[in-house]
Amino acid sequence: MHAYRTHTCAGLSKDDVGSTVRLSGWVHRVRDHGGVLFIDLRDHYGITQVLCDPDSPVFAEVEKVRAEWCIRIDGNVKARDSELVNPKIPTGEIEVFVRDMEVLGAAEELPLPVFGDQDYPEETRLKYRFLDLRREGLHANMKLRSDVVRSIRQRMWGADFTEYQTPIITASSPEGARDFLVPSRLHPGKFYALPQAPQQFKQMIMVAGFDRYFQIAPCFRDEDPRADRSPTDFYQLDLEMSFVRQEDVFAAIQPVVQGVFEEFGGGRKVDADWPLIPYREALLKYGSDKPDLRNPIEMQVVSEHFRGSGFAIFAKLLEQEGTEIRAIPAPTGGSRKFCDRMNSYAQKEGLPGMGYIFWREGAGGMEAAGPLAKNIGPERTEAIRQQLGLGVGDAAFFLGGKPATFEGVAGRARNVIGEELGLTEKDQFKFAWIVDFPMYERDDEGKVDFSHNPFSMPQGGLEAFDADPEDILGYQYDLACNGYELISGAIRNHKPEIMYKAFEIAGYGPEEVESRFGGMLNAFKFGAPPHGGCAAGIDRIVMLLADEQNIREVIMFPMNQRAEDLLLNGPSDPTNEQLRELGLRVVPQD
RNA sequence: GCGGUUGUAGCUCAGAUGGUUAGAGUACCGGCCUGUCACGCCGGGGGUCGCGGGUUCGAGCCCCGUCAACCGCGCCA
Repeated sequence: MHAYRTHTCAGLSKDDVGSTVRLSGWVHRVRDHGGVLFIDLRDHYGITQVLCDPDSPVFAEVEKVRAEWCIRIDGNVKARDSELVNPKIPTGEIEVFVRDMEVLGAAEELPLPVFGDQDYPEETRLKYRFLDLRREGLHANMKLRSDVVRSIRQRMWGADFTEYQTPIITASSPEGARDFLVPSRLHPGKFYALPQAPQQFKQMIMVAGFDRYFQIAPCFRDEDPRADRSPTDFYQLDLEMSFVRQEDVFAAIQPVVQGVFEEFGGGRKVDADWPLIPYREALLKYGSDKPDLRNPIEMQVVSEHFRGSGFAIFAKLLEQEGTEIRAIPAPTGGSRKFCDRMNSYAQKEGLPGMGYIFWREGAGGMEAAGPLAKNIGPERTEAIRQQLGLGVGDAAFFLGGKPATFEGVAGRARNVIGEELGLTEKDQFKFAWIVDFPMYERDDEGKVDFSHNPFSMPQGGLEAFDADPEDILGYQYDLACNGYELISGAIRNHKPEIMYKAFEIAGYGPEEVESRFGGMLNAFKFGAPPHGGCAAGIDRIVMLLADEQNIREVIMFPMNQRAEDLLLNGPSDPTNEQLRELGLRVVPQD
C-alpha cells in the first residue's frame, strides 16, 4: 500500500464500499460525540468524512486530533444510510471507518481558522499565507489562475504564437516607472535592473525575425500599490507581432481574451462587441481611460447653458481659457438626499462641490429643483434637461473648470452614481479599446514629456511632429474591461529617424537616446520590420474572473501595502559580507 | 509625501452620554454525550483596550502626539 494514500479525499464513492483505503489530509472539522467521533478530512481535491468509535484500535489517539493537523488514516469505506447522506459534499454518500491513524504534522492553536468563510485582517492573512491558502476561496482562486494561464498558453499556441523567455536580470529600461536595481558584484558600483516589461527584448525578437512571440512574463515596478495593482511584481501575457497594424493586433488578442472570459466567466455575459473609443472621447464621456461600460452614464459638455447665466461661479469660470462645464446625468437619482450625498462625495474627493438639478412632479407638472436651477432660470434648466434627455425622477450633476482638474473625480463620481442607482449592470464583462492616446503631455511647468512609454509610433509619421506636441497621437491602445485596464499596447516606432525626433520633442538629445536605448536603436538600423503588440495583465484577468476586488486575492504570495513580504520577512538587512562583496555602503535614513 | 477608515482575548467583534471587577461568539483546556456534518450541554484559563503623554476624583471612551494595517490621491500601464 502507498505510504500516504490510496485515494484522494474526493476519490471515494459508493463503488468503493467495502474496500480498505488509506487517506491523507488535514483535519477540517472535528465532531466528537463521546462514543462516536467524526472528522472531515480535507485535501486539495475535496473532503471525506471519516469516523471512529471504541471498536477502533486507535480511538484514543483519534480523540486527540485538532483542526488542521495533517494526518494519515487507514479504514473501511462504508455506505451511509439514506437519511445520513450529506448532499453538500460529493463524497457525501460514503464515510470511512478509521482502523489506523498516523499524525503527519500536528498543529498549534490557529492564528487563522481555515474552516468557515469569515474575513480576517490582511496582516494576519499575509503572515500566515500558507493557512489562508488552505481556505476554500483563496485555494480556488489559485487553481483558477493556473487554469487561466494554461488556457491562455493553449490559445496562443493555437494562434501560431511561440513562447520565448527573456532575461530577468537585465539593464534598466526607462519606461516611466521606477526600476528595481540589482547591484553587480563583478562590476562594483554598477547595477542591473529588473525589467518593467520585456519591452525591448520582444522588439528585438521581432527584428530577429520570429514574427509572433508571446510570454507569460513577470514584470517589476517599484511603485506604490493599489487594490488592483500589486507592488513589486506582476505577470503579463506579453505578445508582439511583425508586419501588423493596430487592427491586426486587436484581431489576434480578442479571441484569446474573449475565449478565456467565456471559458472561466461562470456564465457571466461576455460582450463580443469591442468598440474603439478615442482617448479624448473616453475622458469626456467617462472621465477615465479605463471606463466601466456596464455603467450607461455618459457625461456631456453643457458649457453653453451656463455662459453668462445667473450661476456666477460657472459663468465666471467660463471666462477663463480652457474651461468647460460638464454634466453627469443620473437617471432615477432625483432626490435631494441622493444629490446631497453625491455633492459631499465630490467634496471628499477634493472638489469645492458638485452642483445639481433634479426633476420632480410638482403642482403644475414637472419642476426642476436644486439651487442651480434657481440661479440659471427655467429656460436654461429646460434646455439642459432636453440635452441630457432626462425627466421626472432624474438628476444631473455639474462640474466646471479645466477638465484636467475635475475629470478624474467626475469619472469616479460616475462610477459611484452608476453603482448606487443600480444602473451598472452586473454579471457581465464589457470591453472597449481605448485608442489614439496622445504621445506627449505637458507638466505644470509646461515641459513636454512622453505620456506613456516612448516606443509607440506616432500617427502620421515624421510630418506629425509639425503639430503641437500635445496634439500628436500615437498608435497606442488600451483594453478597458469593467473599469480596469486589462491590456496595453502599441504599434512600435521601428524607424531610427522617427525615434530621434520623438525623443527630441521630449527634450532628449541624440547622445542620451543612444546611451539609454542604444541597443534597440542599433537593432533598428539593420532591417527592422514594422511591428506591434500588447501585454495583458494576468492578475487582473484572474481578479475579474474570480470576482475579487483586490489583486492580492489572486496572487499566491503577495506583498502588503508597503511592499513587505510578511511571510519570509522581505526586504531584509544585507550582511556586512554581502555589502563588502558588492562594494556598497548603506546610508542611514534620518 | 497627502487624505480617509480601522486598531479591545489566539481569531471575529460588542462596549450611549467618562463611573465599580472590560463582555459575547469562536478557538484552547477539562468534563458529559454513539449519527454528527457550523453537533450539543456544563465548567475553566486567557486582556499593557496599538504605543506615549495629557485632562479628570476617575479614561477602552475626551485631548495631543506617535506607530501600524487597509482604501484612495500623488505615482504607476
